[in-house]
Amino acid sequence: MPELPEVEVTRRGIAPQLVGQRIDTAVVRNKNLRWPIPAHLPKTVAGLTIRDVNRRGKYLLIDCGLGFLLLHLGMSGSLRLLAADVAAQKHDHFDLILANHTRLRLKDPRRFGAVLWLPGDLQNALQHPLLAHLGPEPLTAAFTGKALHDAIRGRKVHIKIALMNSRIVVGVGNIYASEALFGAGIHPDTAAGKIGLVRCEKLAQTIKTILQAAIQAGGSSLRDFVGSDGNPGYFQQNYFVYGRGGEPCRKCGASIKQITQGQRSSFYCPRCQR
DNA sequence: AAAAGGCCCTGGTCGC
DNA sequence: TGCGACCAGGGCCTTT
Repeated sequence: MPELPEVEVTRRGIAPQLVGQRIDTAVVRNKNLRWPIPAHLPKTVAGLTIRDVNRRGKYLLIDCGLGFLLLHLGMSGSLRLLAADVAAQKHDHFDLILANHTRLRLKDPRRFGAVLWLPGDLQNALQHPLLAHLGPEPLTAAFTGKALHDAIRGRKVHIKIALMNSRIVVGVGNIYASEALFGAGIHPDTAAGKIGLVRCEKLAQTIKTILQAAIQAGGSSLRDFVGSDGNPGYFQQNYFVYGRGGEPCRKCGASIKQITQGQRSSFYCPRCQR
């Protein structure tokens, strides 16, 4: 699954090749992603020059001067830069055609991703409904234990669920939520509001460390993520708990437990996490 | 307001 | 070999 690290790795991969390039047009082969790709998009982007490639949470924002091309990879999306003559394959739903005879191609088998146009400057774009209510970026100074503590004050929701709530903090998906809670020694079904400031500090720090490490590693898991250079953008990480139900804890040897929270799998060590 | 559940979608896996 | 059931999961939406 593209989680924040994969999106950031993708951003870093494509940005140097995109910035400064002029857009010829765009090709929409299948507009039926999470939301329809706007019909006006090919004409809207034609002739614009890419200024920058930004990221907000798991959204990529390609700065085209007059507006932003918003891309989301959903859970199976990947972006690649290709020569103009590379034939589209199944699930290659969208191409951004550059004047230098290359194209940015979105492949997304499950079509949970998105391609939208956000007009105006960055201030404007960030007011879009999809972005306006997002919580802090975990890798910035804005995300602190105190900020996390404040955000979950009084909440009875399980902390695992809370970590995956983008209004509380962006970019923490199912894998890293489990991993971070293991790192912080917190049981995933702890009521979020019951976690004290000290443990929140530890949790926030753990999230930063884990995400940063995953970015360094070049992304993380999942079989259908492909990096911008066409090579697998991940390598099998040695997760502490994720996907390891029934296997021994790497720290204490206890059997890793798997439970369902919010219709999603959570993994934890019953001895290390309280 | 918060919490819980539904839903979108395809590919891989498993049991029969 | 074929086929149906089931699972994975981001995140918005609806219901409670």
